Amino acid sequence: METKSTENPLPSSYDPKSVEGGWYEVWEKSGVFKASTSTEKPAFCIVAPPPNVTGSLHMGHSLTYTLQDMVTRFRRMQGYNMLWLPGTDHAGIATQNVVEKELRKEGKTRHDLGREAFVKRVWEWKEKYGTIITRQLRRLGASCDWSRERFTMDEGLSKAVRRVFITLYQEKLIYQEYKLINWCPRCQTSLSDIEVEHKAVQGHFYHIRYPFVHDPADGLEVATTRPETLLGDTAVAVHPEDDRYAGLEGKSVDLPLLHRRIPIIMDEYVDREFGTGVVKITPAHDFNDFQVGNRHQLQRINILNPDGTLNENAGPYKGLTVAAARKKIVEDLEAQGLLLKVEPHQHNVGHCYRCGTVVEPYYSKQWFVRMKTLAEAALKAVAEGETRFIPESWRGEFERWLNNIQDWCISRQIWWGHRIPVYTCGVCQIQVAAEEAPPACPNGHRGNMAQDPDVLDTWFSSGLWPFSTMGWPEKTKDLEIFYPTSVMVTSWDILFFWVARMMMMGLKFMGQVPFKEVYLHSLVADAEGKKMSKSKGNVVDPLELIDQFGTDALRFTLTSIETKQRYVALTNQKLESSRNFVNKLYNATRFVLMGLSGGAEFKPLSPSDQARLRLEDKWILTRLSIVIVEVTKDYEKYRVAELSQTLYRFVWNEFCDWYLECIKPRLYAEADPVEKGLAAAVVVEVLDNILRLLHPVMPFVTEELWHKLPGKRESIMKAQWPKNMEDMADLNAKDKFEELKDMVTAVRTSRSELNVPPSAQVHISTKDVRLPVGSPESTLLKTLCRVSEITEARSRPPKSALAVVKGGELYLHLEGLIDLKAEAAKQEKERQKLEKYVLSIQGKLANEQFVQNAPEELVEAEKTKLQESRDKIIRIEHNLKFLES
RNA sequence: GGGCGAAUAGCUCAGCUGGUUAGAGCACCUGCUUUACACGCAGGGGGUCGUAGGUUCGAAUCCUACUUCGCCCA
Repeated sequence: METKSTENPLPSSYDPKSVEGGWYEVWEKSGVFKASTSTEKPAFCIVAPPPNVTGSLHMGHSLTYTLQDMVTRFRRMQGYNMLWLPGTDHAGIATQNVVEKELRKEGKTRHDLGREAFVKRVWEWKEKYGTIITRQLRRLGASCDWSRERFTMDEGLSKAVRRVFITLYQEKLIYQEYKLINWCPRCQTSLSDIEVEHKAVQGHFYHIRYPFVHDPADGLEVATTRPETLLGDTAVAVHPEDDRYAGLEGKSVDLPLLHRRIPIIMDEYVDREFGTGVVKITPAHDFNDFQVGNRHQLQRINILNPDGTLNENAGPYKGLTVAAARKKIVEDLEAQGLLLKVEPHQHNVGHCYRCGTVVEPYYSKQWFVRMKTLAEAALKAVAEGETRFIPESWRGEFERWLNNIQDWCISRQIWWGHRIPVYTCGVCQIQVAAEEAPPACPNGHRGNMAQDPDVLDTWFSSGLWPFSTMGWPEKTKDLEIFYPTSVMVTSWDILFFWVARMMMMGLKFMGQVPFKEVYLHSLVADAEGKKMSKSKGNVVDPLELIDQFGTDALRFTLTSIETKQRYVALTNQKLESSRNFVNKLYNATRFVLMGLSGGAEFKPLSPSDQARLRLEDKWILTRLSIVIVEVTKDYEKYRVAELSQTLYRFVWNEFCDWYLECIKPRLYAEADPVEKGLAAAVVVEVLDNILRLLHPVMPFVTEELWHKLPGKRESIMKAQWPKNMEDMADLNAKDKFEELKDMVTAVRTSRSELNVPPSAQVHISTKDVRLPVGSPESTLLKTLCRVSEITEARSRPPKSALAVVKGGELYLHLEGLIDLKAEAAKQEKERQKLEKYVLSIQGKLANEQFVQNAPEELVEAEKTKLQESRDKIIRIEHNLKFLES
């Protein structure tokens, strides 16, 4: 394949711009992102949640796209025919709002342009700005199959929308009806129930007297939080068993201000405990009152215009906004002595999820989807395990919502979106749902068919996304291969908006669930754990972070905090730590390459080398084999933070801190080319695997470094996922090396605590330790802790410090350097620590139940540990006596 | 009112199906131009895992109740 030039030598610290730049273009051109329709490989498919065309990359996209790209690259390397299908959403209200805002700057409204010109203008806007987000996703490294990119208003997808609508309409699952719906006066459209956000607002409870018609001096005390709705009252209600109001049935009250006579009705909906036990009934402006009104055949008086001002039914208050009317009405009531009291009161108020305006319940004719049967199918599929939730706990949330589902209001009174494919005959009013404008109505009236003016809820088309993007309603090869998709990766906040609707639509129209797994990941919050929002001003721009830390560091940060919590905090500290990690990996590679250059020709590790491997080689290869198994499982199970952490620790704390330190002398031993070649072969083998394991998370730096390693190399994207290396694993060698590590640490601790100058070379002697003088292990000890000489001793040499290790003792010959007090204190500390430990094990072993019930290996392990610790204590005590004498 | 999530080191958080001397990063203390990396190296201090019960031979982990914080739905 064509590649970026990787000839230049590596500078001494990692520079994300020069490392990351260029790779994306190479990848995209090479065609590795493309899924195949003619292959034997098993399919794996992710359909990407389409960002709004109006959008620009925010932290939420960064996380979700990093996670999807991670899965995509991982599965591709595992040998799957991977399809990651991208696209954008027309985002009806949001996009229309953006373009209207632009128009406002020109002093115009959409009505000045007219529908057709306005929609044209939105399309122009989309052509101009709609690619911003997809360009930014490329910057993040997203390896989507752009050849299959879709937009929800593409002709094909629009056709799918019409087909679905018409089918549901014909099956009577879509219907049109006058109902009370949520209305946003600013967007001037209806909203579905879940598009309303309820927020607690500090308001007031207004107590108003409604005088009796039969006794105007007396009346009922009604409490309300929205006094202006009084204008639409058509009754007041009390509980039928409320003794306070017995005998009032059939009587009426005089509606204040408007002086309409309205009945007192009895309804069990009224809560006797709450307020005065009297409720005003406004069927056209309150959901509960609407129900009551239906039960009592009350008149529905709409007092609002679509823009939220009061209409002619408001009499003298006509033209005022709700807020102004409330103020005026309260004043007027007070002037008439009808306002009894005002109390502060906190209550929930619905707000438009797009613009934040207070939403009004509004009586109007809208289109609805009947949800019950669709929801039942989705519930059944989940119950039968056809779709699995990750984390599992979201399943309950999903089921609760579907079990209580209300019909979905799908019509929107805006212009940008899929227009409802229903035509009404201007002559006979007959309605027809059709893909295209019919020339005549079924009754034969020609040229009079008018299309419904409304458009569909954006989420209606999103609900079809997993199959509409693959060409449905045509029978396509993509659908055949990739549907149902493998996993839906998205954040939990759109579980109802999107995931649930896709489930229902997928089952209804494809007969199968749209995805086998739903992985609901976290939401990224700011460093204080607060949700990011424009109004709070705490939004972090991922592109700035990419400039500052690099894409790989950002991606690694996101994966290491993705712990399936609801919110995860993004901190600079974490970003710095990730950047340092990328730098560490980069420098480790640089070091390995420096060791390789100038020597004999590089030969990769082969099974025949196994007999000649040193202890540290066996250890690192064994650890690698364990890490491969762990990390592969973590990738498969979306344990993202875990795999990031495992790799971080393996690379930094094992590979760099120990293995590279161990092989330094071998790699630089020009005199022994065979030994050097072996060390080189092992270190390259391990690094090669590390790069592949990290590639799904850090695509750029791993690709760059991959090409620097010896051997002819194609893109790492085409490399195979690391295989289990059981043949290379040697658990005995691993244990033995870990013992050696303990010895090294013990010597270092002694040196440090006894203030031995770091540069001083020290003579060590050993007692009862398996560390043959002159063995490779003893050489390692020498290199790793600045030891000049190792000898064997029968007893503790004078003026020496002690390090007790498993099975034996190490003595540091310190000549005049030793501080006896410090030495005694150090050993006393060590002794106390061990005694505490011994006590806890003794407790366990003294417990017969434990010995009987616990697994045998565990009991054995405890016994061994007890013995080892006791041995150490004896040695320390012996030496403490020695120090005293 | 119903439901969900969180509570572990000074801070931010890991800890998957119950068994490790409870871990990491940052911060802190001591020392270091050691054949890549000071975006580094070595060593160290710091936690009765929110509270109270229970199950178990064994609980940070499972169960119950409670407290505090956050979120969703009505």
